[in-house]
Amino acid sequence: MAHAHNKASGARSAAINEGLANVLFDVWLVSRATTALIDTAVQASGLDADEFAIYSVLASTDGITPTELARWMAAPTTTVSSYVKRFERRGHVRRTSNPADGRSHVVTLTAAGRQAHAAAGELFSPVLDEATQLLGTDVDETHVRLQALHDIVATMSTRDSDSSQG
Amino acid sequence: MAHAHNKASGARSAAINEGLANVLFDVWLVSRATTALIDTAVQASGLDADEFAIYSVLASTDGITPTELARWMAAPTTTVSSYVKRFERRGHVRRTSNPADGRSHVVTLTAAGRQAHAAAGELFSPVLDEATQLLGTDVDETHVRLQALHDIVATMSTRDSDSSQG
DNA sequence: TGTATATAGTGCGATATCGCACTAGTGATG
DNA sequence: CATCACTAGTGCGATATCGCACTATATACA
Repeated sequence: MAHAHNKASGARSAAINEGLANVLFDVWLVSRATTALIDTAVQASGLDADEFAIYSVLASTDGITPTELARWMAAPTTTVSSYVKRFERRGHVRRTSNPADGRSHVVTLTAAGRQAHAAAGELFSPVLDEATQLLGTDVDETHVRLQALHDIVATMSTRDSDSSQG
Repeated sequence: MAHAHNKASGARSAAINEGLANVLFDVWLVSRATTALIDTAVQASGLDADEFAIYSVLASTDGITPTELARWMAAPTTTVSSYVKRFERRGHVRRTSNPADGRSHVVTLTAAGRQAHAAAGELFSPVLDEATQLLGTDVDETHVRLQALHDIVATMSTRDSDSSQG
């Protein structure tokens, strides 16, 4: 991602919203704004928003295969493959062989990787705090709605790609 | 985006969620899953999820400048610039001069562009319907939460980029 | 009205994303 | 234990994204 550009329309022009008022479009808009915000926030750490998210996943798993990661973040395996290669080049990630499957391997954050993640986390924290504070009592509700929506979308995706062949 | 890959983990592995339970991370996950889903859904129309979203914005505005569009979708102007160029190459978009500002111009969907958007819309519709149906009575609440979150994030972004120089 | 500063948009180059085709290893079936 | 369909992962090439530097126009202000 790494755009971290300037300005966003705080006051949404109502006229444009006509015909655009649906949850999936909402997700798109929110996500773009959020990514931009976090890109800017964590920029100094050398990570962008997507990378920070991925490092977070890695940090909370100790050990995940590229395919699992790809499913998790709904990305093509080739994309994950190049992410891992990049992170490895930075010395932030290590591959260890997967005892359970010889074709596969397990990806883990190195100490440097955890440190980079922590640094980005320091920058991310106040942003999350402010957003949380602005949401006020709605935080939990928002979280629940997002989780529910994710489950729905994930289920739909899974069904679509499973058994394409009848 | 245009990934439209395979499979997503329908059942979220609870263990991984530790430390990842925050609204902004939620947004990232939902958005990735949604984009993947819509990429696949509208693929046959020749548009990807992002393009469909942008065409939707264009369709509901008749006439927007690149900068306005960039603010709307929280993208760098260079990115919007290449989007517009691409759409123009496809014959889906037309530029007309902006009477209000000589540096600028107004971007509009052509008839072919509206048609492409409609075609993608046909493919998108059932997906939105199903998601809506699965959300049930929560749709409105979800929509409201997403809008609220968007306003918050947009406000934060705007403040950050306004008056960087004191 | 002349000069300074800010904004709209683009060309270009570096890097990222991801589809296709491929290799290597797995697991089921006879 | 041979065969065969299937899955994990990667190299490569086409295209997309976006920062930097630049041009053209607009606005502020003396």
